[in-house]
Amino acid sequence: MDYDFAKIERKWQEFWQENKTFRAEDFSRKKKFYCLVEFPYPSGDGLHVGHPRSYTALDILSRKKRMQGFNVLFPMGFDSFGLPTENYAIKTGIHPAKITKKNTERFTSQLKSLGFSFDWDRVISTSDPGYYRWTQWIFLKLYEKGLAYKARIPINWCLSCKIGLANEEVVDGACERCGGKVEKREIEQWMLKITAYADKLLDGLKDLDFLDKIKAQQSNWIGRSEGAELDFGLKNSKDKIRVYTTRPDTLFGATYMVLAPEHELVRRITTPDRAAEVEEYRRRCAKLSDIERQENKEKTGAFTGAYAVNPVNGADIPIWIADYVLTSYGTGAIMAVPAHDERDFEFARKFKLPIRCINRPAPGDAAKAGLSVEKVLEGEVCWTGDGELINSANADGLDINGMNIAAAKARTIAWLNERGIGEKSVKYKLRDWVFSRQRYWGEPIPMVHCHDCGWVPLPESELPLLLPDVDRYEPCDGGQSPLAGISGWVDTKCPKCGGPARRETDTMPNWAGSSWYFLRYIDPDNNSAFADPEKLKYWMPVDWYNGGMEHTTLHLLYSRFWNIFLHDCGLVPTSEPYKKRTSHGMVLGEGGEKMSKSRGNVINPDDVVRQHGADVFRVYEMFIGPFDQAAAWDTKGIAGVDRFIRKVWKTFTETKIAERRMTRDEERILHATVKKVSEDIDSLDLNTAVSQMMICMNELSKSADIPREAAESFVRILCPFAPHIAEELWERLGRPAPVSLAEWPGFDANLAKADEVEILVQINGRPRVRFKAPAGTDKDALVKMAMENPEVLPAIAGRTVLKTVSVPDRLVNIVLKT
RNA sequence: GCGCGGGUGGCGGAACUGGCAGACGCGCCAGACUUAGGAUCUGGUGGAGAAAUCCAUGGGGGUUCGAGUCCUCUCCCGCGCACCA
Repeated sequence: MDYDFAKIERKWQEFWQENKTFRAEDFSRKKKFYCLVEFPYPSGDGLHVGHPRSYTALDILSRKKRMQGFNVLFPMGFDSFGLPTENYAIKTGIHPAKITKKNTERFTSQLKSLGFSFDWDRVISTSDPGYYRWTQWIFLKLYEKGLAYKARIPINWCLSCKIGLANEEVVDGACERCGGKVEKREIEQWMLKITAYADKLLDGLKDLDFLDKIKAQQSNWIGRSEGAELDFGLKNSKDKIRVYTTRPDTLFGATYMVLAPEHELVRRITTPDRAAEVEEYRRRCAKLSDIERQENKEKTGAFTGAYAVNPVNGADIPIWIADYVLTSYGTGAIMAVPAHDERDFEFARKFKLPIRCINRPAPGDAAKAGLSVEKVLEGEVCWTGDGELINSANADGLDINGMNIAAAKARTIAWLNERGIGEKSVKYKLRDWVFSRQRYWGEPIPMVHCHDCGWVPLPESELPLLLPDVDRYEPCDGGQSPLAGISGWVDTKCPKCGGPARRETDTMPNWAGSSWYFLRYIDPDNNSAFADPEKLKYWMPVDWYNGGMEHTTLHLLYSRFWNIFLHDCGLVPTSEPYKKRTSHGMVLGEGGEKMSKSRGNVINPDDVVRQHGADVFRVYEMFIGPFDQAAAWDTKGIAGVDRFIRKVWKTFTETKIAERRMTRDEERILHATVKKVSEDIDSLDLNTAVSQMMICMNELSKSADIPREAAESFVRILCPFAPHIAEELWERLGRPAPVSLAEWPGFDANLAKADEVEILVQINGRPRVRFKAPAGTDKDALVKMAMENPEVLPAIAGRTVLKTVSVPDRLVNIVLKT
């Protein structure tokens, strides 16, 4: 009988929908399992073949958990605010909401055609007022707790998108989205104080089951460093300059100081004779874009003519300005220790500044780095490793000579503390989150500016603050959002005093909606809270979250921030939202290049489904390679999976299902397969799970009939991968539908093992002979069998056996004296 | 430069705590059946050799009875961060 996949797939998709097979039940007695995939942005291009890779993998996991008796929440939604839709609206004049609706419908039907076991009753869309009402509500909470503020700050301004970008959205000095030029502009922006959560975001990582590289990326991004802040007095002045250093132990080696060119004290301290050059240098730096500043790593700088006094030894040290010191980090000023810092060393060499070694490496350590201790002592090379402090004592009670870095640090900080010159200080690379976008298609920020009262939050009762209808979506030239042009919307009354006021016209970035969506799935229709606390308590945290590596620094950090914040407010039950996080590899075009319209190598999932069916598509995407690694699409490779699925169909529809017991061989292969597939799903090693099912199928298809037990087990483990064909075969086996909720087969590890194994005999590590032995034969017995083997006897005759090594079920190695 | 991953047949990739390298699939070769189809079935397929054997997991050293797997040095590729004091 022909395998009419189109008909079968439609039939079962309708069945699942009508019977709500995959509905997640709130407060079920079963153990819960919350399985989450990143929801897509409903772009006009439709589903990419990359989406189903992640969705299929976690669908398989969800389906297996369900069959194992878990109450599974596996939801889907749409991250529907965003720039591409808005740009399309600008081009065509069609309202973004209409475009979004159309795209969402297309995505929905594509997703349904792939047979994912989503609970379709929980679909959410971030641009839906019923949803963004709560995004706005959370913003008001953040404002209430002092974590949202407006500030005039230099931001990254994309000239082509006419939009402010978060630091995270600037890649290589260019706009992440359009690749356009980015420049600095000072604009009033709403900011979220994510830096207040830097430590919690860092500490929270410890106990999470995230891939190591994900943890590493998050913690690098937060960039915590411990050091000290301290004051350097100015020579001939009462002014002080505060520096930040991670190496207070090197204070005796500080031979000059550097301020960022933009540092506020520069003008004040520069001596008249140096003013022209300093001004010139400052001007040059201001002109450079971030990219240019990054490209040119050769050190530049200018001397201000002023001197600071090193607090530990009273030495006068010259003050320079240089663009290798950044205003945005630390205090914008550093003490330079050229002997023990690569950058300072390079700068000192170029400008002939003194290099004073105060840390002697152990000879071994120096040799390992290819350096000699003498050169370090003479200041001819830079030493950043640990060693023994030298030349580091003063008459004022500080003596760190002979100490290592850690001890010297602690002692120096204590000394600074005693004198009120400085103290321990912790810094982060993480910056506050720029939360304003000068755009239309985003959540309006629910704030009103009153002439008398300043910024006033909208009362909760006025949420959602709806986006008004407009005809044009272009940002205004002054950098203002299109909303600024609608006076009927902008002009309002102050919620506090009733006086005339203006609404905020910026909208939120598209990271806003995705920062809490996992909470809304739990209670998507709630009108009185973002989610019911009891339901949150039942479902949270997310047990397994999979998404792209590209979201590791942004989305993952932002959403953890919001969840930790909501937890601090007592609104969600767990501090961390995601227990486990994995990432999938990208699906590349044929030949390993990225899929793109311009390369013409885009594979449309609809075509694959039409040609091969959803089941083949799903299994192929799992078989393509290790889940976490990039994989290139291979049209020929689908043929192998297509053959496998057809073989399954043929075997089960044409071979007699026998009411007999399994043979020992059948029993062994079946238990081995159930074991391997069960374990592989739990670790998402889905390529090897598929391969095992192929092996099993090849075996089963050899016999004249298939015992019922084998057939039923096989169909059940196939179900998560190829659910449509599994349902159909299950029905044909006379079992009640759906197999999707049938019990997952168990296995007996002992039955999965062969009864008889082949033992390899090695002589001096060289393979010699093989013999059969019952599985589990003990070491000594194996050695005895090997030594008595007729082919081994002559090889060892008359020679001294030094040692025998015996590994049960594997091999015996006889080591002879040579 | 720093931090994570990786280098295994013609290709995608297997290989549990060290134990017969190359599972499974693609491709290729031969045969069967058909012969219009990316059809199906059977057998073969790392390299060299007639064979016994020998050589093979980026390269060099090492540990071990035994190394793709552990240690060490080194080369290449991908990703992330990058003048963060």
